[in-house]
Amino acid sequence: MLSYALLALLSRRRLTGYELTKRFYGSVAFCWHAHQSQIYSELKRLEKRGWVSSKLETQTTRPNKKAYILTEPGRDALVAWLRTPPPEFALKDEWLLRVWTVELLKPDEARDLLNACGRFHEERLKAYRAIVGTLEREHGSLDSTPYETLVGPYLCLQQGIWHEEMYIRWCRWAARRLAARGRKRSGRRSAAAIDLHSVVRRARMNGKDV
Amino acid sequence: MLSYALLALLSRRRLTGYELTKRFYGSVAFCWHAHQSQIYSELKRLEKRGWVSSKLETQTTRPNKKAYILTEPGRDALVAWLRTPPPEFALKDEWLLRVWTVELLKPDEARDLLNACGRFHEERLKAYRAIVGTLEREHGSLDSTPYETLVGPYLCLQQGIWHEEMYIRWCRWAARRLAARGRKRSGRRSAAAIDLHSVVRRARMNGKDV
DNA sequence: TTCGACATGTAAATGGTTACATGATTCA
DNA sequence: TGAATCATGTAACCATTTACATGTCGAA
Repeated sequence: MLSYALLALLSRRRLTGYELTKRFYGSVAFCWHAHQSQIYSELKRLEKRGWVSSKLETQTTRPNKKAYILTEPGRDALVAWLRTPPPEFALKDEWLLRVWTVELLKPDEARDLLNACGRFHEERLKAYRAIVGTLEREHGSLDSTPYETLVGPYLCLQQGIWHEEMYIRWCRWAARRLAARGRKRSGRRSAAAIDLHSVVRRARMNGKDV
Repeated sequence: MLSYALLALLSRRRLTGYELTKRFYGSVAFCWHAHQSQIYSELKRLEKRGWVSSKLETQTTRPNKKAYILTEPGRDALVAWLRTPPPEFALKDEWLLRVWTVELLKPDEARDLLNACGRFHEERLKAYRAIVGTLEREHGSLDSTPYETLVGPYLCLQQGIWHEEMYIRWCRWAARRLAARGRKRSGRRSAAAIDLHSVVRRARMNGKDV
């Protein structure tokens, strides 16, 4: 999958592994995360497959570098991939996974978890907004003048912003809900552990296509 | 990571691998995805570490089964994990990654991509809502009476719903934006490829902490 | 009699993470 | 003088995916 993220970056311009890595973290990484070491090895694989080609540039004052460009087969592969919708959706969110079991924490620990989660997403929101801000200052409002080469990143940026805004709202809402539960809890305990799966199964049988 | 999702499920009740797998897909999988085969091998690893223990139940009319329970060290490990915030956030969204390069598609293909994405998230929204609906029908409004053992899943479910609602809105918005761009495009082309990374770097230098 | 649910796995391959290695240059 | 930037990688390990394997029972 990472390969397509790299092809996407290379579809814009010729890049060395180093430049590509930097760009990656400032843009596509918001859609698809990867580590630096993986980028280099992935580039080699792509070159073997003939999807990119490289040219070594010897430098005297700096370490030598390899500039990669997208080949025609590479571009074809990228477009073919774009045309096939993802086979499934593998959501993985460590914050959410923790919240799923939040009942095992003491009330104040639970609150800390949600606050930390909120702060994390506020940081991300700030990052997204800073990028959009700089883009708009330099190219005018992207809202009114959609630049050819920036539509994709711009749309994704907007998704990121909406996502973070929603996430922050959710963290606050969840923290309030937990606090309310903390206040009510004394004395009352639900009779038995509720069987979430049986609920899901019944929902499915009700024709709700769970 | 999957290990903690399994521990979380086992913290609620004793389960066989088969039951656990089914439950997994109806609940925690919305926070952390995994395949069936991984669940079985992960269970074995957990047992080796002493975080779960199993008891074989021989059956005559059905295949034998192994029931797993959470051990004390297992519960400790789970709670310890809950208390440590995730080290980083590795977002991976194949739909978004495609949209990032949407400019390589023809306008109608781009529209199809966003529509497919929207439909996908509508399906997920339906699934979330069906679960919440059944839960509320059986246990009363979760909004007003927060059940001890269901807080976590309920909060996550709500996040899922907000997420899908936001995503659907975004798909529609993005499709409209692309359509507008399609209409304007004739004749005008942005002068040069815009260097997203340099924008990010400048944003960072402006003290925006990108 | 065929299909789906029950019930458990293995094996190979790929993808991804963590940690390490090197060494010059530029700027504060 | 020390930290950050430039520039490339390797190796070992762990997590995850894909594909396959096996066999019974009950319901339509």
